[in-house]
Amino acid sequence: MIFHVDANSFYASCERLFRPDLSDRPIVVLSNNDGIIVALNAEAKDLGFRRGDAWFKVAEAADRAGVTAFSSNYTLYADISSRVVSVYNRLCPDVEVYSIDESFLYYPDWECPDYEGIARHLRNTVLREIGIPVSVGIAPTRTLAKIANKLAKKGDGVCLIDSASVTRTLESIPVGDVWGVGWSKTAFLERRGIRTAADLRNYPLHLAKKHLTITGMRTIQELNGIPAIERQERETNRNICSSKSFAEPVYTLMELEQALSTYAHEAVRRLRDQGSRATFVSVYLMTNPWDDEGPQFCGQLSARLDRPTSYLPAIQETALDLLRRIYREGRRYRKVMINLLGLEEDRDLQASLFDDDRYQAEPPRGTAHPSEPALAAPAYAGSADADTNLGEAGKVAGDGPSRPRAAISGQERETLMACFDRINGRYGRDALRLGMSIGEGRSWRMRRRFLSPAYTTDIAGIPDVH
DNA sequence: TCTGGGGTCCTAGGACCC
DNA sequence: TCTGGGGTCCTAGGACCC
Repeated sequence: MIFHVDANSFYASCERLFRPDLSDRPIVVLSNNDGIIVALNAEAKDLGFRRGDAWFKVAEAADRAGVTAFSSNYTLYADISSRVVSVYNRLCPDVEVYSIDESFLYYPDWECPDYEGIARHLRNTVLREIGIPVSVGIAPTRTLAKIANKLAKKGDGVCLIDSASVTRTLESIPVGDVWGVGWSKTAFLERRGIRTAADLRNYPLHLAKKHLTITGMRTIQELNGIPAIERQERETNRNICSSKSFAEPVYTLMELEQALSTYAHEAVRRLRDQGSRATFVSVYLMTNPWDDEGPQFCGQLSARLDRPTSYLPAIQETALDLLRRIYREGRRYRKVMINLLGLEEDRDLQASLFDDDRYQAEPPRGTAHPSEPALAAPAYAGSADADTNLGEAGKVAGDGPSRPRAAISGQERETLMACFDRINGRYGRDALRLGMSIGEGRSWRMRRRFLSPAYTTDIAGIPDVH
C-alpha cells in the first residue's frame, strides 16, 4: 500500500514554526525577487489570495487584510524538510522523497491492516516532533494516493481509497486535478466530455496511447489500481541550472559576467554535492518579455567541455566565453542562466584518450581532438527580435575559452577543488569564490525584503528564548 | 518599479547506418 | 527496370510537476 504524505502549506508552516504570534494568521511566501506568491496558508486562501498572484499587484490588499508576507527562505525549508523525512524513515522502511514537501511511503500489503491508524500515528508524530502538519493519502497506486491526499486535506488529514470506494471517489475529482493531467490534456479531454477522474479511468487505453502519449496511458492504469509509474530511484539530477531574474534591468556585460559567475559558483557547488561532472555548459541570456521598452532578446549557446569536469574555473570560463558571444549591447537584460548538462557520476568517469597529465601542461590544440564535435548552437532568436542573428556566433570550439590554460594537472585540479569545498563547507558556501563573482554593481542582486532568519542553520539566527 | 526557479520525461523529426 | 526496410542516436520543444 502506498502512502502519499504531503505537508500542508509547507513554506508557510515553516515560517510559522518560529512565529507563534502568527498562528491562525494569514501568511504568504513570495518567490525570488518577491515577484509572485508561491505558497500561502488556508487563512490567506480564504481571503482570496492565490498562488501565482503578482506581489506588486496584491501587496496593498494583503497589507490591508493583515497578511504577513515572507521572502522565500529555502535554507530554512530544506532543513525542516530533512527533519520531517527523518521521521518518515523511522516509521517506514521504504521512503521515496518526491519533493521538498512530499514523500511516498511504501508499506507491505498486510492481511487485515489498519493503514489509517498507521497514518494517524505518522501524522501525530510529525506534528509533535517537528511542528509541521501533514496529510496522508492511502491507495494502491501513487496517482490514487495523490488524489486521496487531496481529499485528506479537506477532511481530517487521512484518507484511504480502496476498491470499494474508488468509483464514488473519482466521480468527485475534476480531471484536471489528476496527477499528470495538466492544462493541455485537460482541454483535450473536456472537449471529449471527459470531466472527472472517473471518466478518465474508463477512457480506452489504445486511444489514450494515441492522444495522451504513454504518460497519459500510465495515468489511466494507475486510476484503475495498476501501478504503472516508476519510482524515481536516482538520487542525482541529470541537469543542473541556476538562474535568477534581476531586481532591475542590467545593461553591461560586466554586470552580467558577475551574475553568471555567481550562478556558475552555485551550479558547480550543487554539481559537486551530488558527486557529478558536467559534459556541456549552456548559457541563456534574455530580456524581460513584459517589458515594452527596447527590443526583446533571447539567446542561447552551448559548448562541450574538454572532458566531464566539476572544476569551477573551467566551467566558469567556458560559461563567460559563451556569454560574451551572446551579448549584444543596448538591451535591458532581465535574466541570465547557466545550465550544466550531460552529467556523469564520478565513478562512471571515462578517461579520455588524451587525458594524461603529460599532455596537460602543454594541452594539445588544433589537431588533437578531431573527433570532438563542436556543438552547433541552434541559437534561436527569441520572441520579437529577428535581428539577433546568432548564426555567426553559433559555433563554439570544443576546446573552451581561448585564453591559454594554466599548466595544472587533473590531479591538481581535484585537490584544489577539494580544498575549495572544505573551506566553503566550514565557513559558509560563499566564503571562497572566484574573483569574477565578486563585484559591486549588484543591480542584479535578488530582492528579498521579507526574509526570515536562518533559524536552524546559522548560529546568528537561533531564536532567543525568554 | 514590479509577473519565480528548478526539475523530469516524452515525442517528432533529422541524420545517419547497413 | 528498380527508389526498401529496419534500425540507432541526438536534439529541440512540449507538457508536466512542485
